[in-house]
Amino acid sequence: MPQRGRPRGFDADEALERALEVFWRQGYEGASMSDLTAAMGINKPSLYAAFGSKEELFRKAVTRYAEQDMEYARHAFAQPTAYEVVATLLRENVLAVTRPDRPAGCLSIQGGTACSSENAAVAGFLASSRLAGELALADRFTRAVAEGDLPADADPAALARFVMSVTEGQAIHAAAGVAREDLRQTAEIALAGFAAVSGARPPAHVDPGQGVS
Amino acid sequence: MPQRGRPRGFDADEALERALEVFWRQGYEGASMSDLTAAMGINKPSLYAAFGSKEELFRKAVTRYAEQDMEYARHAFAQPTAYEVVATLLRENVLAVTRPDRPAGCLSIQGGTACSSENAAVAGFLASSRLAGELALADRFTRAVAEGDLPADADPAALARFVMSVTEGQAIHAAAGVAREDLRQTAEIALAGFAAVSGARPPAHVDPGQGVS
DNA sequence: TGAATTGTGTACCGAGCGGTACTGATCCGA
DNA sequence: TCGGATCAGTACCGCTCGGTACACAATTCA
Repeated sequence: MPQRGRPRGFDADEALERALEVFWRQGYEGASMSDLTAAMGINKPSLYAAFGSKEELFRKAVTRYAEQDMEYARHAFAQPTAYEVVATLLRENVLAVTRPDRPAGCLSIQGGTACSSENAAVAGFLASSRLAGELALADRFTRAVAEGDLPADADPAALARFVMSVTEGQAIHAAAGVAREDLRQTAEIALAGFAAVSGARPPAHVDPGQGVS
Repeated sequence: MPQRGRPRGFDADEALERALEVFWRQGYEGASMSDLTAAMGINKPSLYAAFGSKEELFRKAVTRYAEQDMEYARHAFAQPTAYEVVATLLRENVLAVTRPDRPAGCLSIQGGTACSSENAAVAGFLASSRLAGELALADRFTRAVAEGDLPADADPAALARFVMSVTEGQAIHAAAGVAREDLRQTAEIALAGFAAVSGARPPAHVDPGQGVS
């Protein structure tokens, strides 16, 4: 389909990226349209024409975030054993929430855990997308049980909830300014705890992680 | 000091309690003055006379919250061993973030992890008060090391960071609607993991907790 | 070249924001 | 009973919010 009419004077993808960062830093309600248009380098009518509304822009930003900034989760799920899934998830999460070129923390939490009643849908949207990730992890653990990689009496949902709770706590810590090295320690503690409680076995040929406790 | 002038027509303590719940449910920026005055049952000038400003009201609400809703933390710190400190902290935290008569989650997170730049002080205030709690827990663990209750090579700060990360993750889960029973499972996993990693020993005479994993 | 189409920029909309001036009402002490 | 002090309620302040109307610029197709 050849384009008709005046061509767009900005890169929509790049503008969305700028909006993502504003939402990440300031949350949904804390990010005003002025903040957004200033960061995106466009005027309001262009924003509305390209993205629909503030809420639609936010949802598109979250979708983009899930695709590019949560990629590590898919990478983690693809590991061969439950131990390595969790190790990858926790360690990569530390990197993701403390990337020097990005806002601290995690958009799906910074975006807004609590909202005014008229924006309750936004908080609900974020909460359910987090829980969807947790369900995926539980499914991965179920598979690990079936493969004999986790004991038969392991509770996949409870283990997934534990791991996700840790990552969420880490994200909050990162947003509060806690350093990457400190979060790394926490991740190793959580990983060792996970292994001890779940019965997941680390791969034998791998260095068992720096000494923590 | 005998009162002079017209007496206040409302209970300031009860009004603060109502405000606390609004902030808890909607966050600092999501709670408008209209929301607050409506819930408190007073008019705006009364609110400003009694509490100063929206931000001062919020800080007073957080102080009240720390005193009455985080009381369980002081109770936990008073336990005789590191294991019991963590057990109490994690278990009571589950109850605190899922009390049926209160908003779900934790005010110090729901209040606002991200804010507009003009309200950045609010998010910073919440973050530093959370970290202060973590420091107190680390101090408690340091004492446990000195008492021989934790191994000499245990890292109090890292262990405290782990435990607080779990409680924060639990609070976020609760705010997302996860049930108390589910969070209880997670707390037991975290506790068992903590014990395994830190070398903290549960009291011998106590039932070692319901079977988890 | 001109009609149709689409994006840009300005200027504006009603509504709600946090915060306050001011008028009365209600208490105390004298 | 009256003066000083404090609180309650209305009505308003300037400002910003999310969102849009409209004139104009830039492009394609006929």
